[in-house]
Amino acid sequence: MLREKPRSGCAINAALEVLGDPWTLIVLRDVIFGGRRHFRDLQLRNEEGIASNILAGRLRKLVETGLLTRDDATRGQKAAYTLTEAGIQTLPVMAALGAWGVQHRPTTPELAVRARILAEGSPELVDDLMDELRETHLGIARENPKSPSVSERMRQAYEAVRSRESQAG
Amino acid sequence: MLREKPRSGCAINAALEVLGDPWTLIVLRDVIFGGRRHFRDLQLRNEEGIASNILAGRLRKLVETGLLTRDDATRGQKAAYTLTEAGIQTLPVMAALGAWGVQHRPTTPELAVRARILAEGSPELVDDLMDELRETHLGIARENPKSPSVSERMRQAYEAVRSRESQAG
DNA sequence: GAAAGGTGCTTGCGAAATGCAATCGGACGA
DNA sequence: TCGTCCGATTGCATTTCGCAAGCACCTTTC
Repeated sequence: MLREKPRSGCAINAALEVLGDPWTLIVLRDVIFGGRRHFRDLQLRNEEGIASNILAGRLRKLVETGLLTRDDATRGQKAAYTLTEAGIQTLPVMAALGAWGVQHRPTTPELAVRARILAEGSPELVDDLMDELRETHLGIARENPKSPSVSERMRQAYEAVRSRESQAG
Repeated sequence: MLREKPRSGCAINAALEVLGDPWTLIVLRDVIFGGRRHFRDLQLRNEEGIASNILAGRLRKLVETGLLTRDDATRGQKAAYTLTEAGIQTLPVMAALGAWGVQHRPTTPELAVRARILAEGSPELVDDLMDELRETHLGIARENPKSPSVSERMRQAYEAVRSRESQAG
């Protein structure tokens, strides 16, 4: 799944060797924005319909490359995946991808609203969300917790678009 | 190569369906940072050793999705690829990926220097480089051309690291 | 004006990854 | 102890990757 030797020493290539496939960032997105930390949750609630073997492979790769950790639970137990600092720091990549996607590809309003919030509020908003993730996943308390939190603002914006859509449609 | 229907309406997914594979962003990187606009140039000078069929497929896909245009030259003639506005706007994604790669993956100093310059000078520097690309590829003159240009600064930084390296042995 | 070399690709083929459905062994609750 | 949930694994058909070779067309050279 992951090459032993990098194709080159370029930083962009180095990032792509870990993140550059059609599924890795999707899984990471669900952990970061969806707050999902269990296998079943990541599979069944995934928008794109990821297959279980693909998900299993990606989770293994993400743990290998140090973007996630997995608490050691034996087979059959509820295992939780946790973001590492390296995983949290993929957030600017997500924000940039989302901003590009909203502008240049077709998207649905409900799902695009998060990307728009991140793109318009960046970069302070991205930093705030990273701090939130550090608190949730790494147990590092925030210095200046803001209210409402970024994730709460995103959830509210998502609901607002949904209700507006359902009235219109 | 490209799906007809998106897997979902999510902006991040939409971006990944175009950019989320191991080669597309590598090709785009060589066009943006390497200034390469011809097939042979993109193939033979590529750091990662891209195969010609892979390159041909990616160039076709990039034209289809509107990130590049190709001047209509028949087979055997020198065809040039040109960035579109959508292609130019992948630069923030590149910068974010490069910044992550430098911090979290092994890289060589010569090739990482570009990513470091972009990460430290962002976001004004990224905007300047996008304006340079608009001038080179779209023929849109810059309002306030700075000297030295961003690409020139990058080239100089690359050379500086190289000579430092060769002295050190 | 024929030969040599450069242009952007295409083809063939073995290896690997993807995508889908079914299944599995352990833990847990009743 | 039975049924259900858990995180996966297995089998298999299809697609993509990655490498080497070749191809059609153009330009340059002598």
